[in-house]
Amino acid sequence: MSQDLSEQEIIRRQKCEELRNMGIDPYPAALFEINVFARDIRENYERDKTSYKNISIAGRIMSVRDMGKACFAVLQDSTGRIQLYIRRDDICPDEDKSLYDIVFKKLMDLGDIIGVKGYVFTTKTGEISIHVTNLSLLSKALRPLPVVTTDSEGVSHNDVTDPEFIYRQRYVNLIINPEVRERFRKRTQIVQSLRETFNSKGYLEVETPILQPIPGGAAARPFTTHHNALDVPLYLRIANELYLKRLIVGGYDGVYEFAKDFRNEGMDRTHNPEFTVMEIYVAYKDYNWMMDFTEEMLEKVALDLHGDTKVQVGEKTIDFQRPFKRITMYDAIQEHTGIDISAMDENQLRDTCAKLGIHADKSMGKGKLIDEIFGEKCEGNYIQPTFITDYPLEMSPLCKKHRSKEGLVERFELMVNGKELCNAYSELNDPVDQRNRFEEQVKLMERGDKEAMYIDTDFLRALEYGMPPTSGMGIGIDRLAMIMTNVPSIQDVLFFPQMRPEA
RNA sequence: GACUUCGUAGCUCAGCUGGUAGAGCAGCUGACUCUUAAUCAGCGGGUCGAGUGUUCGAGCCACUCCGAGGUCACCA
Repeated sequence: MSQDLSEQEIIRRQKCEELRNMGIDPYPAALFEINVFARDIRENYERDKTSYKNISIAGRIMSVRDMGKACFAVLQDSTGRIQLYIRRDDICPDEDKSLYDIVFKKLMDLGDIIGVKGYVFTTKTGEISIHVTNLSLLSKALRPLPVVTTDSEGVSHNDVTDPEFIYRQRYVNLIINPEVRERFRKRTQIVQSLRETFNSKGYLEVETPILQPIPGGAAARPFTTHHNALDVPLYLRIANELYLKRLIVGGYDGVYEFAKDFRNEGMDRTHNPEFTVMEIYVAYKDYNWMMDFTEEMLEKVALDLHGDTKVQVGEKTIDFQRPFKRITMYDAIQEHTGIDISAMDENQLRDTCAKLGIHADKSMGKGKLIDEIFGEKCEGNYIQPTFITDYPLEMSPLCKKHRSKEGLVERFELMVNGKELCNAYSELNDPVDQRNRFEEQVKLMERGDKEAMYIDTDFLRALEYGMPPTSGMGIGIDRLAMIMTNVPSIQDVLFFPQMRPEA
């Protein structure tokens, strides 16, 4: 239980005790009535001064400039920062000056949460401020906050830059970096924008199991767990695709889910073990329709967030204005390698990989080899939103065969900034074909492919009752948020990215 | 998993060819009733990520471990 406390932490604990001795609860239970926010004052005071004569506001003390018998302090609430002017004779009009001299000046610290009442005015130097007439402590901070200051040139000093600090103690990062609070607000706006698109078309937001007996719908290594009462193994879902399609069988025209998925694989700048995917399935549609829908959806996200279809991502400007470029996978490969692979068999593909210097091992089938070529030679080139269409059948076991092109399926992926953002199919609804495809997966698994899919017989049973022609699409919400907020790491769009436990 | 960089006060950082740690901000004491990186005077604060070794002597050199970032590989 023993804790090594720093000098500053010990002092703050002592201050807490002194407050209690004075009859002041450092953590009072009663609510504090708020009637205004910092942003409201800053934006509206100048043109409506009469409305700010009797305000009540609460927040965290971020800095104090002590002038003796008066102080300037900066208060931060959820909307921003506002300066306080605290004069001793105003908060202590009587003989007893202890509220100012002792409680405020001695016992309060940066980071404490306080409530103040007063009126708004503009200082001689032109800063909109709150002249405080009443001040109370709402919560005492026992740890010192990193003090980030910004000088007259707008350069910030002592900013916390250690990524470990930022990710492990996100709460501190959020307190001292308003732009980070804003980034996560944008992430929520993205989700809201998508929801608006789906709801406006009448599609139904649903929830499907996270604990699944068969981890289906994608090729990935799952987390495993165990249910004690049932005494069965369960898996954390790697996708929700097969459950959403069951709901289409059940008669809904459109269903979607924002799903946390889990994959027990490596971590890097674009992969976290748990991540968010939105999947949507719409009956009586095909993948061509879904491309149009995806364009509409993403253009709206960009407009809702930035008021513009153009989004700055690192050095690049990405334009989400409809329509996006569309190119088949074979054409993409021809464009970037000069090689036409459309008629090649597995051996010819293997030779082509060797010629291009692409690693190809024996477990790879024809589809996997084509995917390797695309991934190595093409993918990174598609910065502007581009639909890559018509994938090889072997690597798309849940996707319908192409209506006219032999050996291909009706699938597209949307590439943005050189990476996959969306993945969509004309969904396979032929139960016999689906059973065959699952059996192909079993063969791949026997050949050594660790990510081959499991057979889900209940899903096949559902298809046997009949699923309308359906198109489905999945989009990585974390990656979308990375693009839309212009950050390079998935950790920057997750409040609490996965970390090794602290020692 | 491989390679690589990093870990020093609450925060940001310095610390020479190895000689037992320093600054700014924050903190503490004091001055100042319109300041804004407020200012001025003074004072305290460290298991140098952990451990082992080399050395008369290690923040610094070597090795092991822990944590983080980056690159690559693997994977969607």
